[in-house]
Amino acid sequence: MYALPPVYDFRTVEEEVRRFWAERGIPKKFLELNRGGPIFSFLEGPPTVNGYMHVGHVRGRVCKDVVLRFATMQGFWVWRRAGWDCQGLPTELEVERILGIRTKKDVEAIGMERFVEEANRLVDHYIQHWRKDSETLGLWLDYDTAYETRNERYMEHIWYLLKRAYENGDLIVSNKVVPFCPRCETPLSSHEVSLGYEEVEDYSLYVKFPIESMPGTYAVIWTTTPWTLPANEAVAVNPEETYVEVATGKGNLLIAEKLLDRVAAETGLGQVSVVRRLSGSELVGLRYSHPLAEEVGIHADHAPPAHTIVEAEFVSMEEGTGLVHIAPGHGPEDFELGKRLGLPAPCPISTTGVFTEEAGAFAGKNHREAAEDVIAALERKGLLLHKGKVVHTYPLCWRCQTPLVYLLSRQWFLRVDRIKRLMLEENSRVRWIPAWAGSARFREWLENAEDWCISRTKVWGTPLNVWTCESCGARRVVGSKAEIERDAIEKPQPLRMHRPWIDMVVFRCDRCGGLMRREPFVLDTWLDSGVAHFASVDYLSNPSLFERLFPYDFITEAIDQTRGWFYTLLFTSVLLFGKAPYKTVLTQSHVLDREGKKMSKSRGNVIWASDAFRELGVDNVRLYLLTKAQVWETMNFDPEEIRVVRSDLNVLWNVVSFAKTYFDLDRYDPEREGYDAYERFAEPEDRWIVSRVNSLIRSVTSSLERYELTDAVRALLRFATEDLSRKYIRAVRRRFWDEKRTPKKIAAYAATHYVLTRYLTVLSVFAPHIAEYLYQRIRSPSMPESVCLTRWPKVEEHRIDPDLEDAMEVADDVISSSLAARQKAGYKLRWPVARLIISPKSARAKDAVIRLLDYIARMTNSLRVEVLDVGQEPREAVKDLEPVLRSLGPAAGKRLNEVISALRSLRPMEVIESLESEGEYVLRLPDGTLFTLTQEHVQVVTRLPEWLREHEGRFARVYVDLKEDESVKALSAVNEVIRRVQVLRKELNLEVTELVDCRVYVDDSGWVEALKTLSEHFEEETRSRLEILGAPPRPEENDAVREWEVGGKRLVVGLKRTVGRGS
RNA sequence: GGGCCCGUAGCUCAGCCUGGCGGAGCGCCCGGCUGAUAACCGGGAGGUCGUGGGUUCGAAUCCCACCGGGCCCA
Repeated sequence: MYALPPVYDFRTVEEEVRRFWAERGIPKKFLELNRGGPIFSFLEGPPTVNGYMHVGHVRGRVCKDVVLRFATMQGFWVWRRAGWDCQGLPTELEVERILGIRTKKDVEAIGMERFVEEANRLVDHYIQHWRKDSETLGLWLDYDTAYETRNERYMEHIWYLLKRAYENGDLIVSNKVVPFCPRCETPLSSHEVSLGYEEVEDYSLYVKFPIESMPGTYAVIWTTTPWTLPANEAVAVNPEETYVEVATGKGNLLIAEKLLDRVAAETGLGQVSVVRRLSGSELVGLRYSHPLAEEVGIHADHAPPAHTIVEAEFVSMEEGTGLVHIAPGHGPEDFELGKRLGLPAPCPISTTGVFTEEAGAFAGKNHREAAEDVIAALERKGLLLHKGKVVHTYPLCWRCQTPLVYLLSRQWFLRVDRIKRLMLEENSRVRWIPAWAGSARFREWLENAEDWCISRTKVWGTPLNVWTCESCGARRVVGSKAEIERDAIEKPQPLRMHRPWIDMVVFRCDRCGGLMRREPFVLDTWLDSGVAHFASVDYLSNPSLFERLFPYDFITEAIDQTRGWFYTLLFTSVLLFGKAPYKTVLTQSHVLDREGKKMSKSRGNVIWASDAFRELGVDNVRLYLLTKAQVWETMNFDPEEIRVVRSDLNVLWNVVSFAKTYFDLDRYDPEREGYDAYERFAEPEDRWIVSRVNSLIRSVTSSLERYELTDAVRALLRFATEDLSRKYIRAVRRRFWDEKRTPKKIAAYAATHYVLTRYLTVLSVFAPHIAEYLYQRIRSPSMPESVCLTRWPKVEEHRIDPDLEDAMEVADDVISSSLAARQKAGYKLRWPVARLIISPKSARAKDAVIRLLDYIARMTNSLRVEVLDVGQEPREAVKDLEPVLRSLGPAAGKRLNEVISALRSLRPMEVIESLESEGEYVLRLPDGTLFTLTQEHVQVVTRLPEWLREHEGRFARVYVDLKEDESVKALSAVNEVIRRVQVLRKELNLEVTELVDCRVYVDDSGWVEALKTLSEHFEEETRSRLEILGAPPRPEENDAVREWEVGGKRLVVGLKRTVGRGS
């Protein structure tokens, strides 16, 4: 038979449960549940498989698991195909590390074939780890049919999408300023750029731009990148700010007022005098002569708005002069501004960082070296106001430390303007949790969305499916691999869709007969995962499956996917189907380390999932991640705090262990002795816990339906510790101990079994391992073989009794108060009190107390319970008066002491009654004078006799009567002996049911009498035959003998096993 | 600079939507229990509800401004 180990050890539990699941094939059966029933469709956000799973990932995967288990148990056929995001920069970088590649040329040398092969191998490796960790976690997705973004069939869906987009005019080629490493000759993604910021020293240049209409006046700009000046096309000001024209020895200068002092100090202008103040908008439109007009010929052709002052709200007063040099070919912001204003956007620097012919006098030189020439030219013309140095952060190539250069280049985009409105509309129909993630955050992102740049200059990715004719520029967007097989005039054998093979495919141009070659880009990986809604189910072959799943009921990822997956899914879905691809989105926030710092490999503070599972326990980690904070709030992961949930689970463990022990002892049969059959024997606490568990199921169900996972788990754990363990088990313990198989005892078993089966079912959604383990211990043959295969429990409304639940709350309050009153008097719980007096504070409280009178008596160890009327005091309470010196003192003056003693000599009730009816009472003092006492001079207090202790609770005031009559004394004495016998039994490791002989010696005749009178009670409690001795029992005649000093009495107890009795 | 989130006991968090006695767990202190025992139970101390203003009979809660932390965007 199963026996429960004494403490909850997650290692053995989880190992055993995993083995059980594997042997019985439970996960497979679970995935098959409800096939053919109503569908709940989930779309897995594919983890990027370029590293291992850490606890941050675990949080998201636990959310997925909880929702999917819940849906399954509710009877849905759940669609939950796993998926893996296989391509992308991080993988490419790791391949480069493995192969020792540093530049683009190295890739060519080693061969792209080799490169891609290595990438595939890496992806295989990580997928294997992710699957293993996910399974250990208990996240049962359909891994066998998992979608992978590197699969050709998957990539064909992207091609299909882009072909459609191209036909509709949504796929366009356009220019964009991107960061380049001139040494590696490659553009860098924003992610790569953020890797490489460093503090560097650069020139700090102040340059004068002569204003044409105001000879002798100059706009002053500040720059640290002189190599961008040849491409200058405008100077921007902030229209809201104030500018000044100041007269200096170097001409009249235009500078922002707020920055004047700083600029004057840095450039050594000395004294300056303000000629006039102008608003930024007044400057707009002024033409200037390009400071390098003579050196850079192209500027001769540039007409306004080129070479004028323009306005831009991004001009800040934080640094520089408040006038910003604009080079549309070298800055993303500049380019956007230029596009809006219609500025030319020359980019006279090549991808190797060398000035081109367009740069005129500077052509042929590296842009950094040519900077000196630029400075020299400005100096010669008197346009350099100041040349200094500055240390600032600037992006370097993370590979080779070369400073980056921003260059205009040709990229492919998906247009957003046509679908933006529909995306916003569709978004408003999506249910976001929490709501602000969608209504505020995501909406804001959508409103500001710009065309999506999807082209990347990389190797390991989905290739862009656009072929361009070398001769006439005609384009062909290919929709499938089959199209290549059919139409290409050159293609490798076998044909593979990845680079480099795809680059070998050539078409003949329909229009001119020329050769069409592929645009050499791969695609942004966000497009890979962003088509999962239809690519993951192979829409192209199986549209009917797609129709059944789409739009998906549920997705969940971290909040950073607002601009990532949440966006790209919506984008492609609206583009293709005009509809949001998901109905409900649960957003999570990030998991940080104990101190609230981001987990990162370089900091060394990452907690890997597999380590956490092994060292902290899967269920513990799951519950911890769910309970500590709402999932959409960031949480700090502190392994120390795990013990809180572990201790909660241990309490549950003890409950089941306790129940299991007695179920086995009595061969309890839940099939025949269920709660239905025994409800009529149930005590109030049984009905209460049954009501409570139904209320719990109702609230957990509702929380889960609202995706408030944290609330659900908190309520669940609270029930186990508060309701089930602290209240219920404590209340029924004595019934469980009953030797006889009474209906009342079986009713308690039935209630416990009823509660546990339901509770464990609900728990299995959150902590499947321990739930399964405990479920197996109390499972009866007609129950499903695994807790994971059970149905979500139905709330049995007729068993919810809100009045009883309320009444129990009152009873608990009374019990606590009585314990507190005992404590004040140092009166132990094992000593019964003669009388418990309850003065309820309300009629409801009174009803409650009366309803649960017997329960209260049992739990407080009271021989009798008296319930008073609302607000009534016990008859032993005596009213008295206390002088209030603060008011009485000033009124009585010197006579104070006499007034007080006069007051004391009176019957308090007489004075109180007079004060109540007359509002005053006249005192006659010894010297014959009178003193008029009013209500504010005295305070009415209640005095209790010594033996009556009170405590005020929320619902009632409670008094315990500590007068020890004979029966109380006797019971107290016997209970003291019983307790010590139990200690001895335990030391002898006796079975709970084993009978013993018990020899007791005590040198107090009162105790001896008590033992004789209560011998039956004693024998029942201790499972023994009592023998009272006139002398201490001798060790040689007993299995154990112990001596105590109890309340001044000498007590010696001996125990002897009874051979052949008990078992 | 803009958007969003957070700020409540030493720590971790409820309460806020819908205004009405400021809460829980952990930790700490004191005590109890001993047939769930590597458990369990009771009591206690501990608060400028980030700050300031407003609305209101009444504000942790609603409104405004500010401060601090975080995420995203620029």
